[in-house]
Amino acid sequence: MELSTQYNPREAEENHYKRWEESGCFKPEINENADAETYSIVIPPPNVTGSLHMGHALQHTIMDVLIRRKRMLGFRTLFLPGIDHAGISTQLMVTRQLKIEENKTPQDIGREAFTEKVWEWKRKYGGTILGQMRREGISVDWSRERFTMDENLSKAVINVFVALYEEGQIYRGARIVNWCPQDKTVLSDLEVEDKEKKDGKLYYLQYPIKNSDKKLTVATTRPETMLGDTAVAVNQNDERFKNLVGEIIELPLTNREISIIADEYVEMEFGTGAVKITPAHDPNDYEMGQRHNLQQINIMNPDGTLNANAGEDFDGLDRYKARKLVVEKFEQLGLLEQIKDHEMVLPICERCKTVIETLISEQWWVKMDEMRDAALELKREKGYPHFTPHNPHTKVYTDWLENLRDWTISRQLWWGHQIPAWYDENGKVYVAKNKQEAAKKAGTENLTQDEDVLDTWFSSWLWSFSTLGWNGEKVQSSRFGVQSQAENSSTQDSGLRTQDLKVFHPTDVLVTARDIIFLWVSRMVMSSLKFLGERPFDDVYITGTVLDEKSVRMSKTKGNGIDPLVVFNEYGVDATRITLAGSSTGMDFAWRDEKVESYRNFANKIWNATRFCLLNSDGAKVDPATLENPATISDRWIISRLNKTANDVNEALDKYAFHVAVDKLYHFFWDDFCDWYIELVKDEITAGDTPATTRIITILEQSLRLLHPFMPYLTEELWQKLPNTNADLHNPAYKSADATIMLADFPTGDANLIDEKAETEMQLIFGLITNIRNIRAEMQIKPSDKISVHIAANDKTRRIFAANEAQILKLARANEVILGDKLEVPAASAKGVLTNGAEIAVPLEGLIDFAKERERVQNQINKLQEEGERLSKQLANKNFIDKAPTEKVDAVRERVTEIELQTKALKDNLETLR
RNA sequence: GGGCAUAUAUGUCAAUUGGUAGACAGCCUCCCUUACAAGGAGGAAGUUGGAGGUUCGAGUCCUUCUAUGCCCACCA
Repeated sequence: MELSTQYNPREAEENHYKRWEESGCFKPEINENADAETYSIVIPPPNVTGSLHMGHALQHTIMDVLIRRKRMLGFRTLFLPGIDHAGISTQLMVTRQLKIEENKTPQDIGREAFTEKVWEWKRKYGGTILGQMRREGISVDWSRERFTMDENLSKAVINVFVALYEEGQIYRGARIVNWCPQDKTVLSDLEVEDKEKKDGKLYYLQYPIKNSDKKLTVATTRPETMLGDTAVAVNQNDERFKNLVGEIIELPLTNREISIIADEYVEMEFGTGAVKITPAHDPNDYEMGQRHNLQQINIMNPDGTLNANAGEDFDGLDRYKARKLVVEKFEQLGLLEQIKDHEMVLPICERCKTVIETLISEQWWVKMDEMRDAALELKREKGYPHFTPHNPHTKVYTDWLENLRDWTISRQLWWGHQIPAWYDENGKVYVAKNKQEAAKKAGTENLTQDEDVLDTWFSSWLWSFSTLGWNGEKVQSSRFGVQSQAENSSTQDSGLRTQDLKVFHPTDVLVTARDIIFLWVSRMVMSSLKFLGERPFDDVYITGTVLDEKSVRMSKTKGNGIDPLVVFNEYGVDATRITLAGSSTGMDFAWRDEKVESYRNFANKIWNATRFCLLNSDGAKVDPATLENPATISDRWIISRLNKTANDVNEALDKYAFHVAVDKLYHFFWDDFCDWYIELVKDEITAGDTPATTRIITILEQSLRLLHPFMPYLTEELWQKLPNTNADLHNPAYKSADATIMLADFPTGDANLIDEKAETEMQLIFGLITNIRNIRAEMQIKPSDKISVHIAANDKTRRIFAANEAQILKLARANEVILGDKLEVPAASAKGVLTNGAEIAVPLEGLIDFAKERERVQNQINKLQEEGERLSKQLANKNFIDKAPTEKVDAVRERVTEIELQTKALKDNLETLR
């Protein structure tokens, strides 16, 4: 079979995904073993608005590596894909599109027409990201794909809402909230970001005191809110203002009088030490208002303009225009004391980046106390979920839970799950699964449904089980420790889906980025405990963030994002995947093209190693049995290395140490297999020695299996080309499936095939060859010039070298190896010494530059002596001998002996070079 | 204002429970040797951010300083 000399990723990528999918390899049902252990991951659903970014590629790769290995190990695996309706983002996108295309607002076309437009949008763009996921090669079960607004998932949302309401966990109430004037909706604390404003101003306004010509100056960053002031506060310990407490202020620009109150919240050092209090538009002022029973005056419309409460001059005016006008009027009145520069932090909407208003608004809330306690208890008592990396995520998670407050779940949007609450003519609320039931409760059909929808996360937090068929029809809320509802749920739903819940929940691991630990991870834990009485996942793997080349966070606004699709096209999906996995230590890491380039080269190396094996494969076939009976020391060595690598890879993946797994595979394949093993057995292979070719192809095939979770396309492409790769190589769970490396048994490393003796002996041979190559390079001996190699060594070493003479001759480019117990060579020889004291010499007959050779030998002596001195010093230290473990002391002694032997030999050599 | 993390070769990053620092890329020398020049062989390069401490032994543990980054928080 002829392969091109270069690997073409595109070809392999096009060849396999469809076949894998169509043959059912991605589905758990492919597993024929009824008793197989399960392993499941639900994908964090990307936003329907999004397109794939490097963070997705990283997370998806990690998940797919985990899933593919477990599948090959014979687990019944489920990797479930889906997308999120992403309420605010999506509504924002469609609103923008509507503006551009038809110059209309959502209100212009109405709720029904608008949501239909969003569905259209979803159908059109939702597919894009799914296509991108296919390109990544992730082995998700597309037959179980979910969308947060699917019928069954929506049922779950409604039923959960109703259940929590009936339990008194959900309530409606007016409180101070974050309000986005652009999106005209309330936002939870987690949907608000900070933005630094360096050119902020602090305005000093003078408030006249009644029956006095005195004025009290307050400092504010938001002068316009003074129109809603209902008090001025000072600190009770502030000598400057002590006697003003209780005085009345005539609030300028209004006809209102407000009083001066005392509150310890006021910091004397800041501003003037007197604070204007606007309970309806500032969270702190709100709290103070509660304490002092202050009036709340709402001066703001939902769109950020001021309302009639602000007074005639300001009614309908934009908040920034109002600010300007307030300042102007204060100036006219001679009450503007000064304006200072003031760096500050503004709260902005996470989605549209508009500056948030705080105002009082009636919203739906979920009490979090009980659910929070259950989540904390689960962590404390059972250790779930287990975070990797443990630091800092464990503490961040528990700290956040401990300070959790009630969750605002209503949103003034149209895109999402509409709140299942109806109002009668008197405004009395009825919460029910549908209008019919609400009508039953209300005793009237004359009901209007709440206009609002639920926070996107109110559906996402059910994701681990709503995707597996749970719809809450028979919701039975419970606390941690109570028997799982899943156990007896077979009657509530039909078919596979409920089965899925039983079989696959709790899932095994959640892989995600750290920015949604609060928004999503913690809430999933709480909802799963609440409604299933069990955890949603055992482990949480938090990936690092992919930064750009300059170690700066990628962002749309900065435009420094690296598009994974571009990288796929340039370097191939497999190279990208293994680069990401190899960089995944849990820390943030900078993207480097050089890195993916080197893994692109690695892919090419694998391709060419296979190409070499296939060029000489006549009559050979993949046959794992040949690994049981290695013939030569080099065979025993490579098989030992293979098994060690397999063992290390499994161990690393069990610990989510992806970079370790990649590193082991890379060096095993490139260094051990290609650079040494292929070279050692090359003659036999090219001579068509069938046992040798069978052996090398089998080792290659095992290597491809180990690499497969990281590089699925390349390994499948090559595996299919190997002779005799068939379903017999599959894990026993997949006996009747079509032959694919996806289902091959994943090597775990056989301890019986790990051969330390062979490894030590091969190290000796490699040391010899390297030493000779070093002499050749430094003495500038042409590659075409053959040399003779003299070796003085003990019996054992001589036997090893004698047994591998052919390989030594070839790899050292020598025409003879002369073994003895003493060197007998002319003075004009280049010399070296191996770690065990064996001496080598290469006669150079007049070619030698004595000065240069002396320098070379002296350098070696220097290095050894440096190390020797350090170690001798250690041995001279009585404390070291007494306190260090004996193995350690022995190891140092051994090394010192080695060094002495080597140094002595080198010094003797030096003598002969005079 | 609190909390956390990071600082290692020119660059990007590794280094299990403390045992004397590695990889990749780059750089230097040689080689188009019949798998691969996206390759092969050899080589140079680090007082592990600074200063103390614990220990026989510290990149690793403790204290402190410096720099950077992230998260949380209601400072007008």
